Amino acid sequence: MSTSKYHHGNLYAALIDSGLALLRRDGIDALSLRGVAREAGVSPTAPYRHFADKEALLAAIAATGFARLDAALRAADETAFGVAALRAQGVAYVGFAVAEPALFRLMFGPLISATVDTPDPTALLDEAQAAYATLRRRVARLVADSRVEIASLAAWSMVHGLATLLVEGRIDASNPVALAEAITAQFILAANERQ
Amino acid sequence: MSTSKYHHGNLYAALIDSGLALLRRDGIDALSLRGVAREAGVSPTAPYRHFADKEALLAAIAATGFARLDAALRAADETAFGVAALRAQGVAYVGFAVAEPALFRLMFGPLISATVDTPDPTALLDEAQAAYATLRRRVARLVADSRVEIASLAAWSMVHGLATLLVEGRIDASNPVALAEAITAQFILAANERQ
DNA sequence: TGTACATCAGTGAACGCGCGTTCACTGATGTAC
DNA sequence: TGTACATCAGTGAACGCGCGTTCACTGATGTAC
Repeated sequence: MSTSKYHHGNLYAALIDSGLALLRRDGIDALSLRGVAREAGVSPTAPYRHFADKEALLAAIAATGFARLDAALRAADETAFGVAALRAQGVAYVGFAVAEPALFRLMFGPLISATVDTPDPTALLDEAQAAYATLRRRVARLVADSRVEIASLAAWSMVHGLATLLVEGRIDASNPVALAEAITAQFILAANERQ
Repeated sequence: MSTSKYHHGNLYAALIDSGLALLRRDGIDALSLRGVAREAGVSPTAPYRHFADKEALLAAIAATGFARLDAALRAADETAFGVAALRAQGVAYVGFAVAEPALFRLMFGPLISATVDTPDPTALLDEAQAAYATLRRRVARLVADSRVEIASLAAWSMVHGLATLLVEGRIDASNPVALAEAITAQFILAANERQ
């Protein structure tokens, strides 16, 4: 809690927090490097002490988002058993997207995908992959080994599609969570229909 | 086929075609009003003779995309019967997205969603709603009336999620169409599991 | 068939904007002795 | 314990960029008589 201007102390974390606040308040179009610096009360070039460039800053913000998403999935998973736990994860996924639409857009939008071939490709992907792993772990307890990957991708696709359509305003739902519950009921795990 | 510079003749259509070409070649970030004019070989302000502003131009391009998507869904639907026709539509949906990733992004991205409260809100929405109606019509033949809406939204969510994840590079598939076929098999229409 | 003129669809210069990034700098911190 | 100095984390002016949009304009078209 120093009052000096120089040596902010934890500007790295403060910039990420400012980015999250900016996303919440003004949406993804407002998420510029200069804007984040402004929000943090710091000069436009200060972020360069902590991030190589704009992309690295956005990637760090997105990584935080993925960590939160993973936490939400884990918490949801513990509220139920078996298939119900999977559905709870799905509902939590949609709930996260609706609660933080701009952050969700950042996480899955083109601003971040380019990050794949960055000098440090693990930073973002670790968090994102952890969230997927949480979903996959649940599916693995419900389905034969050979079908885990497809079933996981299918479950992810369904909730991600619903989340995206809600966030982009293509589906207008008064109660998104109830809709998520109804829609995940349309998902079948085992191919126990002729196959 | 006049050679005069003035009075292009069908600049309206030419601008839309240029927009589609630009999307294909350079992606969605290159889709500026100036860029589209440049691509059409016309001055940066010429589009204003045909479109109120940038948003109206992009909306017209997206509307073309929705018309093409609808055509693809209709064609796919005719290749099979019953549930197989629904799955064919789903595979076609994903195929469209993968074939025209930038156009797909435009159609479902934030650049267009703002168009909802435009002076002429029907132009874009008509095409988009027609595509959804094509899906819904198939579902209506497979499911009780009371479940049509939810089942349609669920089917749409699943293929839209898969399409989005593929287009944004979050799922890396060597054969996206085969993946779409495998994933749509995880969709259950009637709630014939306890409910 | 020929002319006058209104209309229409283009041009091109100019504007202000916020952006990402560079550069040389300066004030604060902390370590060696 | 006190001082010298290297290091580090900030500043702020400046750059070039492409953008959307405005404005007054001009060349081509087509219609009235």
